Formats: sequence, structure tokens, C-alpha cells
Amino acid sequence: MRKTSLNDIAQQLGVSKTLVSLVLNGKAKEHRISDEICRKVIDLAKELNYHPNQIAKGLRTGKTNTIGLIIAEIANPFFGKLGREIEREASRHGYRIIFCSSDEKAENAKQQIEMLLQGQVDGFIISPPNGSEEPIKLLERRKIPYVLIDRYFPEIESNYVVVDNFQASYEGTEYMINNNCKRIACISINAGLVNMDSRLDGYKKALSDASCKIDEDLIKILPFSHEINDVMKAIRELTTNKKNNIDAILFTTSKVGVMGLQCLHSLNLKIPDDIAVVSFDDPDAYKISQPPITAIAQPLEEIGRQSVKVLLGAIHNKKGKMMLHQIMLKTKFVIRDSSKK
Amino acid sequence: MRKTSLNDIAQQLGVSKTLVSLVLNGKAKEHRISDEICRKVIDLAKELNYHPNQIAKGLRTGKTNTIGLIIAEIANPFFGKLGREIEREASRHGYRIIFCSSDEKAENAKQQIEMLLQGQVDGFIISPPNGSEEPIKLLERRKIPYVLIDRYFPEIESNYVVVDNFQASYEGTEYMINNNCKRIACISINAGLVNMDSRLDGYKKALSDASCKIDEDLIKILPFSHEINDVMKAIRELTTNKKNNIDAILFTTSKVGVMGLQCLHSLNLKIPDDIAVVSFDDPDAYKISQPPITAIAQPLEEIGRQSVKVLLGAIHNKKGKMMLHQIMLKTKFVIRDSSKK
DNA sequence: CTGAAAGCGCTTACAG
DNA sequence: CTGAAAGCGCTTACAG
Repeated sequence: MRKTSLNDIAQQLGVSKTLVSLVLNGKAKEHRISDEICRKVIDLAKELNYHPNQIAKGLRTGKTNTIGLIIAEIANPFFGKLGREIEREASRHGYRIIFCSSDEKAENAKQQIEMLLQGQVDGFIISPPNGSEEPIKLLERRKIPYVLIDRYFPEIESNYVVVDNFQASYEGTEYMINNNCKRIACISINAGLVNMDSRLDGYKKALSDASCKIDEDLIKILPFSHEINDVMKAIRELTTNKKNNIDAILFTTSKVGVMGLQCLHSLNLKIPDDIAVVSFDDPDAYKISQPPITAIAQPLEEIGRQSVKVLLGAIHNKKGKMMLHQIMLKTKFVIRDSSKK
Repeated sequence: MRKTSLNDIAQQLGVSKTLVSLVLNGKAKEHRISDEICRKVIDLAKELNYHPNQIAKGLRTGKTNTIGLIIAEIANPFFGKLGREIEREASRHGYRIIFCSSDEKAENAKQQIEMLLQGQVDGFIISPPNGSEEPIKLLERRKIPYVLIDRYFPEIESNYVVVDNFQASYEGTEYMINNNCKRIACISINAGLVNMDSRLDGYKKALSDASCKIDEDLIKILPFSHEINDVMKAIRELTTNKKNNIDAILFTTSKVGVMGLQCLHSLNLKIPDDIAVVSFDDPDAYKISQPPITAIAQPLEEIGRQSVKVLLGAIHNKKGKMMLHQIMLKTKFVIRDSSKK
């Protein structure tokens, strides 16, 4: 049972492929094709269960209706949920998603971008790892539509959709200060990426605005690829050294946060009495945690929606003036029991 | 900056496209093409940063090096992690992944399969929703390589990679029985799907083998698309009705389990003292839960690996005899504090 | 109102 | 050892 092609329909009807193509693409009117033939073509197409070969169409038109999504890790719930939203919005517009997990490695992202550049996607949504400026610039040079999410490179003028990390972090830190936390530590990752740096800056600014000392010993930056023992080491250093004397932690990602909670539990530290906790992101785990964890929730649906919208705008507008869309969304501060002293 | 094509290389070198294609596809030897030309072609290709257009290649060869992955929900951590493993293994073999979330709706899966059937993928890995026999049979008729994961249809002779749900469920239930649980409830979903039915059967068999009564009132089956209030309703019914008198719950998925834990907490029921808990799957949330949740962990890496392997086997073997691969893997029972009475 | 023809960028018999 | 040609399944000027 071979797939039916345009030609099959044309031959059975004794008309040209041109005609069939025109009709099936809804261009019958503008070419004033007779209603009778129109109907015949449409009926037969349905009968033969005709679906145009997208590959052939893609080769001819240069459009694939496919978006390349490059994120850190689809297994990371943050990106999983974001991916779902992106898929949902893309699907509304007839686009499919090819996804690649970069593991936050620039080399991976580079290879993945180059691979998908080979005529397979109409554009990219990318959460660029540290050091991946080069492949992004390549997209720029080649005039491939793309939009960055979660972070961006200040030195590259590109479309992006991010959240206001500085403000979010400021708010979370300020809340802890107002809840009588005196020595607030911060465990973060990925130094150098603009989103993470902003989170750190927001934390510092909140402290200094409240006339709290910024103690570099209370700031732990983990390597890009961190595992639970990295988090454990950081927490041990923070909690065993008496002079640190911490009573709260801000986790700047849920991946770190989830691991951090495991560590705190295994060290028998009580939340929030011993250590108050606020974390970026809002995975399921935070809702069922005892106590539930105060979260800085990102508007995943909105990020997904906007990034697809901006990308499709760029795809359809390729020839027109490239308008830059740089969108910064608000996070939502979800207060739960982990941050109450 | 247009992409360089085969023709560009051929023209600059004054040779034919044939030659260039042959060389770049590593068929120089078997066509005894001179080393000198070989080198020239390869060097120029590198210099021009040539990458073959996969779409054109796909049209010609009928191969896209792309796998269609249809799962319930990429935002569901179980499928997210599984997706990651599938991506990893596929990537090792030079394959990309287009993913679609069916939301467990047969109609969605059908549309997604039909869409990707239009020449876009070489094969499918599918977690088929209830009632999606028809599109699966379509693949069968069209001789499209595919492999089912997580569940299968007993009446369709297909490749699949699943876990031994009966045994897993039996083991979890048996463990609770041996831990002095007398009245073990089961909250499940998706009646009719073979994996869920097996989980229920395993639960029942363990009870009857231990001479415990199977009380249908203790079995709650939620609709396909369940939200937390469905779970809440079930748990309320189980716990408020005195004659139910339950002291343990088996959750047959982590999605239900995570919601269930939220409900138990909000009802102020203590785990494991009031209610012991065992759940299928092992999301992060179970590790940081207090107490940590006893889990029936699925071998995600193995499922991912095997499903890709089986699929690629089928793709490469298309003409050969279709050997059926039906793989059933063992789960891992991870005992934690939630199930100790 | 309709069709013949070119071409998207490849691969692959076929011929020499 | 190398090349001309056909063709994958479409779309789209162009011509009438």
C-alpha cells in the first residue's frame, strides 16, 4: 500500500499535477478553476487518503513547518514543561518540534544547530548554553529565524523571551529578610550566563538595600554539570562552619533546589526553623514537600507562547524588516511554609 | 550567505555532482575514484562548510534519519526522562527526534501519526493511548517501522518494550502486606490499557495470595485526564468512610502519586503511620518527600535504549523478515520510609 | 480556465 | 576512473 501522490490523483482524473496542486492548496479561486474539477480533485484526494509529502514540499518551498528546540535537558521538569507549552503553541500553527538536549554544553548546542541547519527546520528556539555565542552568531549571519529563551547574550542583538530574574531574585531575598532571616545563603550555578548572574545580582541588591552585609562565603556557585554531591559539599560548607551561621538559602534553580532539599533532610536540618528556603521554579516536588517550598514560579505557558509567536513572526517576515522582540516576563512569587521563620 | 550545495563544489572543481556525492558519501573506494580528486573534494567541502541538505537527501532516499516519538506528555517527568534516554540513544545512531504529546487522547495520537507519516520520519516510538488501535494498525498495513513503549495492544502483533507491571505491582503490594498493612487501597487510571490493567491485577493477586480480601471499594480508577480534585475525591472516599478503614495506598503512576501525597498532606494524614504509601515510578519528588516514598522504579534508560534499538533494527531491516521484538523489563523496587508500619 | 516545464538538492543506475 | 541523466514529489512562474 504505497502512499498516493499528486501524480496518482492527476492521472486518475486525467488532469495535470498543476491543477491538483492548486486545488489542494486552496488556490483554485485565484486561478479560476472550475468548481466541477475542484470538487472531483478534492473528493478523490479524500478517497485516496492523500497527504502531500512534506519532504518534497519542503525541498521545493524551503519550508518544513518544523521548529528546532534546543534546551538543556528535556528530562529537567522545567524544560519539560516549557517544551510542552512550546509544542502546544507550535502545533496550533501547524508546526512540529524537533528537540535536542544540549546538557548545557556549548559544543553539543553547536553540533545540534549545525545538524538542524541542514534544511530541516524553519527556525530555532534555543536556550543557549554558556559559551555558545558562535553558533548563535552563525544563525544571525545566515539570517535563520531564531529566538532565545531563558537567557540571552547581551552582546548579540537577538530576539529573546526571558523573565525578570533580577526582580524575581530580589523579591525572594527581600521576603526572607522581612521574615527575620539574618544570614541568607545563595546556591547558584552557571556563572557567566546572564540569567544566573541576574539572579545573583538581585540577591545581592536585596541584601544591600536592607543594609545586610554581602558575605561571599555565603554564595556558592556550582559547576555547569552539578550532581548531588556538589550540592552536598556546598551545604556542608555553609552549615558546618560556625561563622557562616546561615539561617536561610536561596536556590536559583529547581534542580539545585531539589537536590538541596535532599541534602538538608539528610543532614537533619529542619525547614524553615533551622534553614528557611526559597527556590526558583516550581516543580511538583515543592508542592508535596513538607513543608511546601516557597517558589519563584516562571510563567512557562507565557514563555512558550511568546517564544513561538516571536519565532513564527520572524519566519513569516523573513524578507521584511527584522524587528527585534526582546520580551521580559514577570515571575510569580508563591509563598509557602518553607520561608516562614 | 547561501548554503553551499553539491553543485557548488562540483562546479568549482570542474567535476560532476556524481563524483562529489560519491566521495562525500564514502563510496570513493568502491568506485575507484582517484585519491587526488577525493582529497580535493573533501578539502573544498570542508572549506565551504558544506553540509548536505537533508531534505533533498530525504526526498531522494526516502530516509529522514528522524524518529517520531509520541508520548502522553513531555511535561510528565516519567515521559520527560524517557524522552531524554530515547533522544540520547537515537543521537548515538545519528537520528533526531520529533516529539508529540498525545495527552492520552486517541484522536490526537491518530492525527500526529498521520501528520508524521507524510514522509517526515523513518519510524515511530509510540506510547499508544487507549483506543488508538486504528492508527497503529495503519502503520502495520503501511509497513512503517514502529515500536510501542509503556503499553501495547494484545491483539496487535507488534514490537514493544514494556516492564513487567504485574510482577512489579505484586511485589509492591506484597511488601506492604508483609509490613502489616491490612487494608491496602489502590488508586489507578486508564482502565483498559494493558499496563494499567496489569498493575491492578498484580495488586489483586498479591492480596489473594496472602488470603486478603479484595475489596472493590478500595480500588479507585480515575479517568484518563485526571486532575488533583479527582484524586482528592478518591482519597476522601477511601479515608472518610469508616468501613473502608484503609491503612495503605498503592499509586499506580507517579502523576497520581504526587497528587495523592498533596491530598494526604492536606488531609493531615501521616505517612506511613496513618497511611503507608507505595507508588509506581520514581520522580525527584519522592526522594525529597518526608518521609521519602517507596517507589517502583522503571528502568528508563533501558527502555529508551531498547526501544531505539528495536526500531532501528526494523528500519534497517525493512525488506528482511520482520522479526518481532517484544521486550519485558524488570522494575526496581526502591524501599523507603513511606511504607514502613 | 488549464498544462508543460523547470527546478528544489540530492542519489544512483547506467554507460563508457 | 568519471559523467550525463533520470527521478524522488512537490510548487510555481509562464504561456496560451
